Amino acid sequence: MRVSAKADYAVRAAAELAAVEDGPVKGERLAEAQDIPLQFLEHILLELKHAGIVRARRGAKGGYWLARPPEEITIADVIRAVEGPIANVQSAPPESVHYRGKAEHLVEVWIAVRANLRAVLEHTTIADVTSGKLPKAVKRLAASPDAWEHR
Amino acid sequence: MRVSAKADYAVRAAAELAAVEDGPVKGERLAEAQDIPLQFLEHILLELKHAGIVRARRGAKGGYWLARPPEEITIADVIRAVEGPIANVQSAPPESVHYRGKAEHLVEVWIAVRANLRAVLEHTTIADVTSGKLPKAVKRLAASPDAWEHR
DNA sequence: CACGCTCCTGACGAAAGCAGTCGAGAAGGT
DNA sequence: ACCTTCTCGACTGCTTTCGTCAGGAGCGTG
Repeated sequence: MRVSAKADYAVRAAAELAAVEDGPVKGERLAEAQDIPLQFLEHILLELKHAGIVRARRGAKGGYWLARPPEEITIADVIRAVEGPIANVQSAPPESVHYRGKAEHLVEVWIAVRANLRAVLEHTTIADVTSGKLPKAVKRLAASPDAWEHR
Repeated sequence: MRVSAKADYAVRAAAELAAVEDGPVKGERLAEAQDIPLQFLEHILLELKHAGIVRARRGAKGGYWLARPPEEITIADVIRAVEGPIANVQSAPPESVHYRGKAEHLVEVWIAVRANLRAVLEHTTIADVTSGKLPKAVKRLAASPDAWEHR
């Protein structure tokens, strides 16, 4: 139930990339813009590249850019690229766990949790983040004052 | 974004406790019913006790029981008792992180994620799990076939 | 009151994951 | 040639996870 530094960095880097329309952006510039350790960031960008989210060129004038338009890249895509599956129970996907006794219906709860996570992460795109124009459902969730309370 | 073994065990033990109306239940019996390592389970039950969710008595005829009616204990209560806050980004609560540059609106996304997690976990009670009568909203989420798909 | 039962608690430990750092190399531009 | 920038594996130190172990403290019964 936590967002790792890696996932956080990955989304932030992607958001920064989405804001640049022309040409490749150096890793160093991304690192500075988002205050991320450069060498760690390059590992992350490499994973994003392997997942086909980012492309890169080396050498002078090299750098990174998004492989697809940012409206077609969801936050879920980015997180899955660097972290794998979004919701696990005990390192296994929820639909594969088997409960006995009085806990049988717990599996439905975990499935519902995952569905609600996906509802936000698969419908918010990188373009939404950079522009601040989040999907209506997400805006509504974030607008409620007690969503901001700690507990 | 994952449910730890500890949290899973805690909820399952609570569900098992909710099904017993009379008298204390031994840790050993809970461990067997849910196939949880006994000594690990006792640590967990101790934490649940400290959180005021469970009560216990030692000695012959001793055991554990729920401190409140299971309809008044939510899954969120149990998870918080053993794991602390439910949703963090980089070990800090989402409302306290500060983003710069093009990632500014990301904080609203994390808040929305947490709100949607809470929507399930704070409205499903231990009694709901043991009876299988989950809240309508949760049932609806779990009913969709593609909520069960892996991705 | 002694004894057995059961919970209570802290200490310990192996393994994995997290958050980076380092250094060498490969590809690209000029 | 030469500098720039990405590529990639290895390594490190720290924390978390998932337990086990041993001893003690409280409770009930004969």
